[in-house]
Amino acid sequence: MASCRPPRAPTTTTGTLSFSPRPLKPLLVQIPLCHYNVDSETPDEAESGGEDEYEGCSLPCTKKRRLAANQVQFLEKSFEVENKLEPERKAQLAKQLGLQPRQVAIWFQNRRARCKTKQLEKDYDSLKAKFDELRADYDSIAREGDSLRQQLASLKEKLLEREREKEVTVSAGTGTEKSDIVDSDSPRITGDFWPETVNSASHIFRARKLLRWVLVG
DNA sequence: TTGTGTTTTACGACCTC
DNA sequence: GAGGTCGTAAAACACAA
Repeated sequence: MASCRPPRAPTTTTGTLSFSPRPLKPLLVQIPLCHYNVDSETPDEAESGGEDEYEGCSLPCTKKRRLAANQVQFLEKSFEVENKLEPERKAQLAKQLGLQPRQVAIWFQNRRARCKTKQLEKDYDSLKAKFDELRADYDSIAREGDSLRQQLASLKEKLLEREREKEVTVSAGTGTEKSDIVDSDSPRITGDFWPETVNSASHIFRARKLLRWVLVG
């Protein structure tokens, strides 16, 4: 099939012109890991044709080779058992799979990273769901607060009207003081009874009490 | 076929124990 | 110092146009 192409651009494996944001240490000319596989008959090679793919390649080959499905499956099972890799286990896996121990280590590193990303996505979804739920509750309470505020304003108006009427009647008759007229059980309406910015449960409770008092008498 | 987005492999830099 | 994470390059792959 394809012969080994030269690298598209200076890469981290070949050198100092890397686009890495951090300055790189002087690099050695490294033999990429794909060459480690060439001499060993891994399942990967058995499926893809092995060395044939690299015929005619005289440059250090930077071509990456995906692990075979059965290799990945084996590594996945091993990862499920334990996602960290002790040296003995690394060596054993490498031997069983016909890979370099470093390839196994890198596979585990990348697998942990993928696992972490997945977990973060899950956590995000769950937090977002909770947030949406709380916001819906908040909106509902805010709406109820608005409605109660409106009711309160109109009741306040009615109450004051009623008091004015009584005051007129009483002062025309017995001359009783205004303060004697108000029921001692009546909720006290003060200036900050229902501040515009507050939607607390206690205010809702007080509004309901006032409502009851006005309706029941 | 080709352009484009995603996944996988591999590495360097840095951190922690 | 060994082995971890993090960020990234680049190959491999998937897929629509």
